[in-house]
Amino acid sequence: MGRKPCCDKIGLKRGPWTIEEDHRLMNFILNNGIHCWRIVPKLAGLLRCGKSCRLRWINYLRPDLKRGGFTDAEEDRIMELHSQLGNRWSKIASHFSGRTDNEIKNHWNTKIKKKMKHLGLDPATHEPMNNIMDQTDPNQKIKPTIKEGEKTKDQIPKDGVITDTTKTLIMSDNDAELMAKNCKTLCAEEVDIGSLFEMQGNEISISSSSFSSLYSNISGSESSSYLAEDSISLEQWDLDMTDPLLPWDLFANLDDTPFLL
DNA sequence: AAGTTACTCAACCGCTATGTA
DNA sequence: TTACATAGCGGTTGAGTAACT
Repeated sequence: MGRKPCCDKIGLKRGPWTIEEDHRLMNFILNNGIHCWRIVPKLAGLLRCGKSCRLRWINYLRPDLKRGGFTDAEEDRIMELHSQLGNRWSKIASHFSGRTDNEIKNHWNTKIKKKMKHLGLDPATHEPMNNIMDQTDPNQKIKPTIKEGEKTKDQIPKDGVITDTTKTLIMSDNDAELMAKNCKTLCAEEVDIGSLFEMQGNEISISSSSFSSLYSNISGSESSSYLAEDSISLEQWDLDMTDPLLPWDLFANLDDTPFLL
């Protein structure tokens, strides 16, 4: 009756993910899609449980993640949605493209809560507070925020291989957007992720022809709007690529994978 | 320079909802 | 209908790091 247990935890690795594990998981998912998280680590050659893989993918590896700091507009939207939905982070996250529930939850707990208290609002009720103790707390320290734009491109290694250091560096909003599109190409062939990027000054580009063919491979439809250009700038990605999340049905044509259940 | 404190966020835990045999 | 597996969600923790003393 029922199903097999999800996973026994004996011998499974825990803690921070290594770059190699990230590559293994990302390559596997982008090549095969996901039909059952339980067997993903087994087939991807990872000593992790499916739950851990799922979390890593959703919160970190998923190619459509936006990354970077939240804008004021995003913070305002979070506050608005929180006042309506409460701590239903996944519901709130569904209103944002490229943001995870975990990311929004963390941001809420570390930044927005304080911001609201400074404004004299109770984060729980969104009502004005009578006892605004935090507003005048002399011990409160506000950590300066480093903006994404202040990170320099020359910190990205010439060989293009994503290391632990560069992983965060390329994750400004625009860069992450580009990475999202780049990573889709992994569906067609197993390649080193870093080799996908072509750095030109402060612009990253990818061959549109390779993108188009690979995109159509994934989605089953032509992305003709990309065919006219030799390269696509970050700005073009922003304008042209409006699909918020990479839907799993993009992998529908890969359904004949050996682990289809 | 070294120790301490504060902060961030990735990852885990435990629970619930949903699906399946 | 029941029992159980699985996916997903929200709360919490703790390692790493930056800022401060």
